[in-house]
Amino acid sequence: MPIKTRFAPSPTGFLHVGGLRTALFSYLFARKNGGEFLVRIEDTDQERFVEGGIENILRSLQWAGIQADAGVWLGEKGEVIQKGAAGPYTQSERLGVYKKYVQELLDKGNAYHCFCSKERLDELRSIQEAGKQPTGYDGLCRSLDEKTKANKLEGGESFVIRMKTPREGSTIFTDLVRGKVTFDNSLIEDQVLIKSDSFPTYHFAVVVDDHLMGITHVIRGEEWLPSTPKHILLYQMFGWQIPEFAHLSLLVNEQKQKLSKRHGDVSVEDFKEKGYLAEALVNFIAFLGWNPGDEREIFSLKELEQEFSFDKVSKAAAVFNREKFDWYNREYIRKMSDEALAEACRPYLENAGLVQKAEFLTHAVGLVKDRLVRLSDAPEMMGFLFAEELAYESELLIWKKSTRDDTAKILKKLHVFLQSIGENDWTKETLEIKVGEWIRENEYGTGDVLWPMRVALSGAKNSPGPYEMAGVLGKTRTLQLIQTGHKRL
RNA sequence: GCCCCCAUCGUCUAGUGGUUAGGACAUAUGGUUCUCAGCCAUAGAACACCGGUUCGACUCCGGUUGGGGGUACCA
Repeated sequence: MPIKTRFAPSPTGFLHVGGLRTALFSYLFARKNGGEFLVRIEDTDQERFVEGGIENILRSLQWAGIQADAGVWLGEKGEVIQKGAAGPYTQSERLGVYKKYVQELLDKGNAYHCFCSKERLDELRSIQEAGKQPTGYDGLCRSLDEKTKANKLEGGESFVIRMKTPREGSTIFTDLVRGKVTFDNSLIEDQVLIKSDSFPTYHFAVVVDDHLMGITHVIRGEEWLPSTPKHILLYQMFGWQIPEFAHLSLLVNEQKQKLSKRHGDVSVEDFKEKGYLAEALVNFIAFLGWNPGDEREIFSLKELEQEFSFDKVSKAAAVFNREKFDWYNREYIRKMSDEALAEACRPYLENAGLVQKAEFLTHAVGLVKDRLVRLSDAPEMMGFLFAEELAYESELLIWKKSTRDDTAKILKKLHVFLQSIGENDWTKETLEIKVGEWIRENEYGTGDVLWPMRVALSGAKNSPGPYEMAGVLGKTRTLQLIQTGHKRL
């Protein structure tokens, strides 16, 4: 049987980096094994539905390069479309399917109507907790006689449908990342299958859909581990083949707490906006719980597709470490061509009101490429290259070992000397040679010349080298800035 | 409370009975001296604890502690 995996998010907000990792591992496992990967939307909770949530999730997946073979995805114009033989792939469009299958369970005696009120359930729980007993539904409505049931139904009483779980024995399965896991059946409660609004619960819909869609490997977050026995019981009631399960450890923050929206910066979209590259995010996130077994750390999505395997997936929760992520981002930024990086930075620069021609932008980006961590740092890092006038204190021009008078003199002489250099020689390399010679001939201190030159050109104490900046800035602009610097003294 | 999962440097991890416990990020120091970054070099930094099995445990077993998840008509 060909391998088939899926990613099944709920449209209750934005795609979380943890969710992206789950999607990625599902996708990688399918690709590695020549299988199929599909995306299904689990929107069975009408109350938690967020407008635009589906689009956002799909956009994030697309940005990360995770392509589905079937299911729900984004069309050319960003509209939500569905493709595949086992559709629809949105659970709210499959209500008839769940109705049919829950009837089968009802007929077989594996499920029953329950009329218990919220109040009774709450009370039951507090009694159980107070008595240090395991919590869970006590099965009161299991034994309802047909007549009472018919009366209640006729009277329009609100009800749910629950599965009838066995009271003895245990449910055991072998998880692909965790190994053998055992649950005592007596602790598995009679889970609600169909809610009173006639929508299925996650537990029911996921089993029906995974079976109908031919999912062979259920890959999901660790939070689902405790409910897996319920799902297995359901497969058994239907007489369906039980899929393989792989429960991925959670992603936690630096305080070892579950990553959450409250702590900020967890949605994929946030990271994208902050100027992180998709390749860097994918690479970083893949290594949170997976590694190739050797010392390589840079992997493209394609390479991951070739090497991914569950026996290299670790069981422990992983901290989403920003420093390491920054390092990955820097690595990927440096691998980009100046042209591509310039285009990637352009939106951030334009947003800051810094608009420039492509050619100049490419040169400018080349200047700061090695120091750029995020694309969003571009405006601050290169702003001085585009500014009309540089705002800095005149004291900044004076090197720590120099004086105001000497600096003024040197700047003036430098201006004169630079004028003598032809436009054709105005490159970083030639400037370095010529100015270097000039410094030695006149017996100036290197810092006495280069420091004020740097400040005059950048207006800042931290910046790229003066020769590089002069090369990018061009002769006219460079002379102008040095003159301005001189005047300030 | 009850159930389940997890446990190697600060962080991500390698390691599957015998290793000087390896790498990367981060940190510190030095070098590259006009600054910062970068780059190069060097350093410090870990097997949670207690029992057991064994000639020998980071590795296997049990317990303790700690952390996480679940315990909904949410997913």
